[in-house]
Amino acid sequence: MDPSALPTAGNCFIAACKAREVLNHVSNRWGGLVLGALLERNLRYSEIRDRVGGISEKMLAQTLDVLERDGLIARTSYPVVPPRVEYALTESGRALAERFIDLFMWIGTNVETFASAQQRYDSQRDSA
Amino acid sequence: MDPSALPTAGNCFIAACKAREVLNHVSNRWGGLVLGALLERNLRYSEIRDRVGGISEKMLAQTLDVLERDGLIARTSYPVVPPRVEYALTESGRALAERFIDLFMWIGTNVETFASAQQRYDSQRDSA
DNA sequence: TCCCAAGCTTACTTTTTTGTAAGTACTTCC
DNA sequence: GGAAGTACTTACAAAAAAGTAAGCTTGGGA
Repeated sequence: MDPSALPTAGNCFIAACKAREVLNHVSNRWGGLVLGALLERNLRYSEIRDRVGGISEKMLAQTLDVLERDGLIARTSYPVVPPRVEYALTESGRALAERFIDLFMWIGTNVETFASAQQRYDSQRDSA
Repeated sequence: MDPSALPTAGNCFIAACKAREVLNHVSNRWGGLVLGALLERNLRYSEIRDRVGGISEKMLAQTLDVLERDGLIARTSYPVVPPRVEYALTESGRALAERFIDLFMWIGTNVETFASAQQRYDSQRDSA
């Protein structure tokens, strides 16, 4: 329960460690969403692109590369034309995807709280 | 369990919605770490800065502003000199901080998996 | 008077991320 | 031959994020 109890390489609060590196691969604009999209089932590149709103082909390809390198997803290419590639979560990837979906659900369920908090903050700032 | 079952504003997979906005405030380089740092107890600015390795004063101040605006943290300023300011998680903030610490712990505990996956990926790429 | 403390802010620079658009490969079909 | 399909890649540009360093505030103490 306390990240600082982990060895140096595993402590996300320390900048120069592998855990921080991996954290930054998933806890960013696209990483978590791509992982989350794959939780339901294996998907093709275009299917991921369509599910993750706003992601460009460039960012999707880049994100998939990074996630594959970390061992979070597995890429299967079929020898057919047109090209057919499938992406699947690995065990590690599934564990992280579950956590991200839980995070998305929590944020999504409480979105009104955020909206009203922002309004309160903005109006208080305006009057100061 | 399925984010697409949420109303539009609450579905993180849709780009133009409040949930995505809030997600991007926490699931980024510094947001989750700052939230996670505050889970143990209320902290002053300098204490957060010291716990979150690698964060600059500029990025810490900026991140705290964003998190406060979203209603995830509360700032208490004391009328003393030198200035004394404390930051605390709100209820929402705590719910998110718990999820981030869980994520950090998972990543930290399995850091060897990532390291070896990366080696495998890199050596396979070199031989291709 | 000067220095110190903590919590920022500000101006400018650098780095990173993201966007845009075109291109590639290769088979199949018209 | 051209068009279509899919999964990227590439080159360049723009935007965003982050870094760096100096500065400000104000009371208290030497």
